[in-house]
Amino acid sequence: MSKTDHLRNVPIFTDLSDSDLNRIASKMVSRDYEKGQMILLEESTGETFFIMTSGTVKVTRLSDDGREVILALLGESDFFGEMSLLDGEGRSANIVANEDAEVMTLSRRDFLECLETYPKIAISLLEELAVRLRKSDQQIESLSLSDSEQRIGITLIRLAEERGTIKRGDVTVQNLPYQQDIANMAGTSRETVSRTLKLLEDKKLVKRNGSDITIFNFNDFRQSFS
Amino acid sequence: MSKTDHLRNVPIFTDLSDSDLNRIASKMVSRDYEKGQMILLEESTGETFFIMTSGTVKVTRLSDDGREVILALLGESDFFGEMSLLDGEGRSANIVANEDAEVMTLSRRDFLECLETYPKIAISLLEELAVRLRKSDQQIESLSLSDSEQRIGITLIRLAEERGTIKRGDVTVQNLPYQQDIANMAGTSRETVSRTLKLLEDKKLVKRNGSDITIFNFNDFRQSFS
DNA sequence: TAAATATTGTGAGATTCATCACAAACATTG
DNA sequence: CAATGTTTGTGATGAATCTCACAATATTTA
Repeated sequence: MSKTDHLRNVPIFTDLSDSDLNRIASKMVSRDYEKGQMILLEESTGETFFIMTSGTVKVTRLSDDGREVILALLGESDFFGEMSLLDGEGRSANIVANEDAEVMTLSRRDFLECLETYPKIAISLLEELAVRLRKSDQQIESLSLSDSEQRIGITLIRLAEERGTIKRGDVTVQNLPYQQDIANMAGTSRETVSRTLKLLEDKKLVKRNGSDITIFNFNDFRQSFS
Repeated sequence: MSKTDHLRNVPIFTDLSDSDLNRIASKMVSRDYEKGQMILLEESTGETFFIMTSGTVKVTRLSDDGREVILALLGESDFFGEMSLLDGEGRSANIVANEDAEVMTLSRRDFLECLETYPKIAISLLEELAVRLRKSDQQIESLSLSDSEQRIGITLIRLAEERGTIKRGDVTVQNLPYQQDIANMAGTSRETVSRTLKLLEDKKLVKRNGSDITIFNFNDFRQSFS
């Protein structure tokens, strides 16, 4: 797939014409990362905008003693790095390749020029940030008010919505993240994830099969955990 | 103070000329709210953009059983309502007047027209949302990793940064919110806030005086709770 | 395939905190 | 200034869940 084709799949660029897409694509540079490699380090100032073309990365924050919170998992056509380009602050998060990943990059200057030249991109980006902020608010609520079972349920829903496949009302997520990563997304411990997944299975709400999980009656499931 | 003067103080409008400000101000309508009054209700679709001219409001989410999470306290020159104008989703939060409050409003149509007409507003708004997203991420981290003392400390820091006055390295916040509200900001219980404030005072990190609180050596304080 | 490594499962004890139940202090109002 | 309502303080208790320790699987590597 060409750079231009990749761009077309990115929500904030969908409104643009082919020639505009080509112009932007010509300024982008591809980069590859191996599993586990750090793509962006907390505290460094942001100079680059990234669009993913393949693989997955995780967006994390680390505490002094090394515990990690996963803020998001990103995959093909997701983007990152725009935050510190926008507000000039240092990075607020680390980005690590979760599996081998390929990205396209745009320099700070070219990115900001894009925003000025194509107001539609700015508005699409506003929408995207609004969506993210909304998700963050939901997560803050859930961390504040819910017990660990709820939080893990909500985390499964997030995963299902991003990477699940539907079949007769059931949603299957293949290649569920490690329990430690789920714990870091849900703000709980690895052991609690293990016990809770078993519990959900006992309740016949989900079925596990190796590293895959199927959520039965996804709409009901979502309902009961919202 | 005239509407135009108010607008000038709002970060996203600072780049505009006086005549542009006047044009926008002429489309805005003032509204007053009494303490405790609901300004925006969750689930309703957003049709209005709000800029505060006086008073304070709290942005909250409520669980079914009535427990509340405070996502933000807003004061003069802060704005809200833009989220659902941007992504078209229903409101994600409730807004309640915390004390008598005065706002200016702009209709959905006029707001979106502003964004198209003045790309600078869109870019400023992007910066603002980036800042908020960063704060949300910090809060998610703190809810995930910190114990209640830390979370309450961090909440005090947020309050101090927004409404505190500095004097020789110490920061005083007058009119601290009720302990119940602090609890709802920090994701803990009212009783724990009471006990923890006492603890911080015993440790000589803060001094309380009625509804005021002084944080000694604010920079050290912030350091030790980040 | 055996060995080594990584991931998951599970019991038991320790710990943090929410909750309940009042008492005390403070503020508001007739 | 009673008296009524609000907010804060504090002990006791129990539930949720983190942590530690190790066993059981699964996966990768030699």
